[in-house]
Amino acid sequence: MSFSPATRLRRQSAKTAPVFAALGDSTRLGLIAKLTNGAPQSIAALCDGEPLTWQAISKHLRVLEEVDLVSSVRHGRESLYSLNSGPIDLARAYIDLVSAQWDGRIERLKALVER
Amino acid sequence: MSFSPATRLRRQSAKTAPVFAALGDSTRLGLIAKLTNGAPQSIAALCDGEPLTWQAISKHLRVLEEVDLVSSVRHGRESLYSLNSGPIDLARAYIDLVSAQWDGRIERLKALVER
DNA sequence: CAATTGCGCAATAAAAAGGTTGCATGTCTG
DNA sequence: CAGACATGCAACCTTTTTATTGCGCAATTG
Repeated sequence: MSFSPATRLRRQSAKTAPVFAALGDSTRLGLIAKLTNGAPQSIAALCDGEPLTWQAISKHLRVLEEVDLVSSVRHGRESLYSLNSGPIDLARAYIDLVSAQWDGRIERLKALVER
Repeated sequence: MSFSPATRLRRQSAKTAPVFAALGDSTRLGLIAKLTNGAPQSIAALCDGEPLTWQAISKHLRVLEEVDLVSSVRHGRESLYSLNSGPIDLARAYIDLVSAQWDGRIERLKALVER
């Protein structure tokens, strides 16, 4: 079966909202930015420059991990965090759907008026 | 002057985080989905199907309006809400930057190891 | 092996988010 | 004009979020 874009949007909302919520904090976005630098990084490394305690940073990382935006691996005494692409693709797909709808809104408005 | 992608990401974080935060709620995502349908819609119309009071919906709309994801115009006794593309493009740009970094991470890792 | 480093976990505490109810007001409609 | 409708505004409550401090412990290091 096939669904209209609007319907697909609504069905995706529940899955995607938590990802957006995790992205909705400048500290966490900053952490993600750092994690794009390549190698997995420890909490201590990720704390560098942030005006927060490492515990706070650790909590933020756990928030990101809960929606699978990052993964952590224990390596000796440190936890190494790295970025996952899955949820990012999900968020991008949602935004693309909205944008696509946005781009078509003029035509739909015309169709609505002409009906 | 030109900046590295990672630097641009960090500079954009403060501006983009509030937009993601506004998107980080399934009710609000649902409202956005409805607003992609074309014509501007009243609060009453947007309440249709939602299991919340119109006051709650109104609050959600104000959250979206604060980050300019929607605009409202008074028309007689109703407030008509419509979608804005600006913040959506902003969010998309951020995600695209992260994705681009993600796609280049293998090369950067290699470069890091070879150094 | 003593000291340091890197973290996990728990207890608070303060602030923000999400919803509801109640009341007031301007706008249509019959 | 009376009544229904669509909202705005405010008070209030509950839950979640964000951040801190304090304690404990395994892994490293000199």
